[in-house]
Amino acid sequence: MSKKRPSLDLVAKLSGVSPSTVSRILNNTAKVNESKKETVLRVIKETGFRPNLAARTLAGGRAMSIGVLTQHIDSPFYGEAIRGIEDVLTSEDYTALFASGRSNRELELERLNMLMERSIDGLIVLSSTLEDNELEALAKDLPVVLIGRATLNQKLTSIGFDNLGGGALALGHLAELGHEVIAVINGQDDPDAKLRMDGIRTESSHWGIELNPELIEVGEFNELGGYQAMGRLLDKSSNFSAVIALNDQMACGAMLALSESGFIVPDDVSIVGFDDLPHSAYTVPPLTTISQPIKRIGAMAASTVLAMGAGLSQSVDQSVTASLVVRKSTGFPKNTKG
Amino acid sequence: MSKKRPSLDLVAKLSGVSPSTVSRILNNTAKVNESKKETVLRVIKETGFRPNLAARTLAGGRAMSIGVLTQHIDSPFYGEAIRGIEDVLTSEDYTALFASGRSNRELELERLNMLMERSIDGLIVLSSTLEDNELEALAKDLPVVLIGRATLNQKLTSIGFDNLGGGALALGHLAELGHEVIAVINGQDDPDAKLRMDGIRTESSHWGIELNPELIEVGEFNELGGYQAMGRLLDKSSNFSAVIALNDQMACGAMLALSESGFIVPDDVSIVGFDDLPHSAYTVPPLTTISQPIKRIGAMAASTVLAMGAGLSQSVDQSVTASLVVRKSTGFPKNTKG
DNA sequence: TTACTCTTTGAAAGCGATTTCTTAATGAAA
DNA sequence: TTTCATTAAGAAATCGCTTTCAAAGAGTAA
Repeated sequence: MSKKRPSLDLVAKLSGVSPSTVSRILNNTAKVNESKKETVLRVIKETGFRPNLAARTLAGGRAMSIGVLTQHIDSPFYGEAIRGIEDVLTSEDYTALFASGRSNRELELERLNMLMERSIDGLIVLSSTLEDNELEALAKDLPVVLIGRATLNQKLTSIGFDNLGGGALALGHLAELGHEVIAVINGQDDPDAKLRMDGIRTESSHWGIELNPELIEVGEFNELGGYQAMGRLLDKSSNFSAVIALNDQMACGAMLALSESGFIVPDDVSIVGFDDLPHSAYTVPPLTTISQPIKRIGAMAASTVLAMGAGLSQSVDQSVTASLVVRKSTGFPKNTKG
Repeated sequence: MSKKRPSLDLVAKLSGVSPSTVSRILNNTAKVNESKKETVLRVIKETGFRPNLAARTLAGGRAMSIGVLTQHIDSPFYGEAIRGIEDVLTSEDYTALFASGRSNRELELERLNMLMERSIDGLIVLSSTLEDNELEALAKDLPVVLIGRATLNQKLTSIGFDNLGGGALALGHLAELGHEVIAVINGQDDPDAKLRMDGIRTESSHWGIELNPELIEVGEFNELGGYQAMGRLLDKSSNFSAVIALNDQMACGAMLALSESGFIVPDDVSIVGFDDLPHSAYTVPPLTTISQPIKRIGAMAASTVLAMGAGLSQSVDQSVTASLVVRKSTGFPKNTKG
């Protein structure tokens, strides 16, 4: 039989001090005599004592956990962010509690409830169906940090991508190569996507390139979405020499569609994606893409919630710059037009 | 300010019964008068009461959480399994607590400790550096289910893949197409991989095909590993007409290496992978692969831990059959030998 | 020396459930 | 009618920690 784990009371007894003192040492919540402190720490080590989390939580202490609300825990995109979050939290002895909403509002609320029930000390939200005012209400009760959600709400803290800059980078790259007719595969109704489009538009007007609305197709943010969108694009025209897909997964799908229709990437058409997923370096051909340091964003988010919890930081929005990763899916246009 | 959440005591008071009675109703732990039960349930609904998890845990009840120990929470391979686990647990009002060991024994033990600290009611292990006897010790204290870990230990419950059958399927498919010289990209030192190899070997002897040890390369279980292994393979010989990669990620890397060396898949060489990752349907060309119903395995694992926790199930190993998914990366060999 | 502040420490009261132990009530058996 | 077994429900102890409150001791100023 597994012998019961040592309790704080036991440690107190063995050290010849009161439980309060042990607690104070554990939480650094008051000054205690140095020699007692040493004794207690030694006893803790000897007994292998680790505070019971349920008790600690119940008594009003910290639960040492941060909720992470996401769409899909295995999302290739947020996967890196999740690692960043984990790294920081783990190193501070916190634990991430993941909950997936599956793009389903009902379920998401349910999961959120679950997190609250677990008395989380903070919340990180990676894209969600929740609205700003709902999040704002949450933020009154505990530190909340949003990732990758463009928000104008001043009361919410968010760590954002540089979508605008990323969009500009993508278009700029193609323009530099000499592309003039550029198609875009957009994601449907996503604030980040909207900003990426804005960046693309702004940059295109700098280059005097006109974006034909006919050549902007919308699809779901995954391989199938990109595949289908590219199919529709090809049905309409094959006049474009390059396409920007608003994320790497869509870009992959698009490349497959292109290849099936007999087009060679990048000889016939160039393609650039967004996100720089780990996998994107190994597509055939390797994908040129806009890289967002998403892992670092995750880490920043985690540090920020923790800091907010400690009262060290107020909601200060931060964002992180995008960079262009040139691989093999982009090249010069085949026939310089006209 | 957020008003305090209603407590069990409050519910008791409002319903005119004792806390004990409310608890009994909540946990179905004893018979109570039907009319009181109704009243209490009504009050619970009215007040929106939900039991405080910390208190419940501390008092010795269930923590309503199942630990999931994995290498990388965002693993493309286990992602699907994780979904299966989540589905089942959520529907039973349980929550999955994920912990990543990062292939690092030290860290993994630490994370395991964290899980135990949270008084989990059960544990699902998705591949780990822990040894059988360590897991066995754990299994004495709480329900433990292993996924995708070939174990001979009778005291451990595991839900396994049909690696043997999968290996046979892969080789059989290539043999049927007429391939006679087949290379293999193996993962390093993995029990599952070993079984897959066994399956491949057995099947190859059925077909009278001899596997040249020279044409078996080992690499890490990811795109880079596959890329490099294929590179080494090509350095030695280009005599093979097909290659089996022991997972899809390696297959992807291999396809890139092939393409970079000017070989066309499947015209010049056929390739088959393992796992059927969501992404594998969108590689160029789409990958022929051995599909393991990994999501279902996750679901089975979850049901099993829960059942074990309820004393309904004893350690019964289960496994699930593999199937061949034929896509575009395999075809007839170019030059029938001889 | 006396009085008063400041600091360190212990005692004890929760936190919100579960569960054991009693007690009261109900019904059956004698 | 009396007694005993059986149930339903309440009282109270408990889980292991945090935190308030009070007390004791140390240090300082008058």
